[in-house]
Amino acid sequence: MEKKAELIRDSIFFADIAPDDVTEMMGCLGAHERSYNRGEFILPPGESDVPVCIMLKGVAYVMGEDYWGNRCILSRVGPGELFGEALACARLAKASVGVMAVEDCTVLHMQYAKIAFGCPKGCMRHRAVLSNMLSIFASKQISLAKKLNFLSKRTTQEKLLSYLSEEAARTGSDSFTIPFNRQELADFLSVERSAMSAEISKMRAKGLIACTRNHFTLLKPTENS
Amino acid sequence: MEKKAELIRDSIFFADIAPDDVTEMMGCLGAHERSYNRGEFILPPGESDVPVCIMLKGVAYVMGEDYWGNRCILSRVGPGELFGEALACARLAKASVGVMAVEDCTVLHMQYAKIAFGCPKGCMRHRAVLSNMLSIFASKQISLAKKLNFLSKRTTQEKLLSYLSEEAARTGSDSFTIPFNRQELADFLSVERSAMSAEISKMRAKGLIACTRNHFTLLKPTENS
DNA sequence: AAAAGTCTGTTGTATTTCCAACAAAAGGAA
DNA sequence: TTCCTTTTGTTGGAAATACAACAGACTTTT
Repeated sequence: MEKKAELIRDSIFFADIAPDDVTEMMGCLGAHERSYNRGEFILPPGESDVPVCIMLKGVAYVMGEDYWGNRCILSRVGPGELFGEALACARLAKASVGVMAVEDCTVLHMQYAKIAFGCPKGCMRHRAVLSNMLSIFASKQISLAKKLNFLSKRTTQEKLLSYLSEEAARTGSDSFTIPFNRQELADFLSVERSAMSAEISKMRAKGLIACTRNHFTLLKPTENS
Repeated sequence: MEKKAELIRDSIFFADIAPDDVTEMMGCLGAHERSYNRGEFILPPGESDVPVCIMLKGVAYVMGEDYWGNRCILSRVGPGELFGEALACARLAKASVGVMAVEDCTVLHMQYAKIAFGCPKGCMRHRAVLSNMLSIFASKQISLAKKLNFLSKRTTQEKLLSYLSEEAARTGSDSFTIPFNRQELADFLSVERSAMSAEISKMRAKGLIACTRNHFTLLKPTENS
């Protein structure tokens, strides 16, 4: 499959590594492909010795399960994305988190130990992979912290403002287009869609923001209290 | 200062490294101490080339600042803890996050580049540090994901239940003591203390949980719908 | 152009949370 | 013990949110 090889080469995990070297490293990292049917656990909860994975085909959800058996979706994993790193690395006795295929999936497995400790010669490629893994961890941590910041706000309006503010900072402009429609934005901020819509209207009326569909503009409150 | 040396040696960042080796590595990692007065920024927002830091004395807050200048506390850093790794590693153009001393602080600075790419001989100590750093990232990511899971619940009761459930899983028992008093728990879950107290009473009345002060027991709903 | 479907905004009601104020309970110190 | 402080539980009114139902705007398809 040509697409899979491309996905692997282009994944952030193998950034700064020549395509030929990537192929060569597969054995060195204990890499192998596996397929999963829809609904099957790719990483069942509570397992030890979890592999580090790159999704090659399909979509999966990272799911948590609580004491009463209620499940919830923690995040979504799409093609090209790395997952399982944290579980593999932290080696928790019992992680109540699993990864379940929501479509038929193909996954590249790699052994964490071989990533972290492999290649005793300390070759440059291994060092690049480690460095890439650190970057991936860092950016995931930052986006989690940002989302936490939004969700820790009490009111819908505060959640919206902090999200929009962050988006403005990220794009470097007071005027920007967000990658969500209303329903998705509401899900992302863990609020009710219609209530959020109403809140957006209020903010517009107050002169805090301007918006049409997915395009928002932040307004400094100069003309208004 | 003997305490500082101990803190450094015992920090997770230097786990599995002999105390003498730690001392020897200081130069290799570009390490140096700096002191900060209360209220001063240890890591000002929006800087590039951020150092990786270990707090040696004092307490600091990781703070975010939004478009309108509203500040908020993202997390707390105490003695022995690592901070700045994510910022150093991700090299964001403009991170709207800074770290501010809330007491007089002493901080050990280290250069990220020397941690990630240093020591061309690929010595074991460097590899141990990298591995430790991955572990720290992983456990931070997992605890952030868990908190996100709590906060994404809509009602106070659901937030409580998911937190208590997680705590039961972590301790491996249905009966456990939490490390928060009511006010701290409320802050952690981003809800109002008195409302949460009332909610705990309701859950107790419904037979979902039993609790006295900080000690909680989860009850399977066998006797009750 | 008409029809069907999706997305967005509005509104009213029921529920929940927030807030403030107070009461009860649990330590700590004199 | 008594007094004082801290923590926790309770309550009622104000505010915010969830929920459902619907109308208008925009897209896509036929």
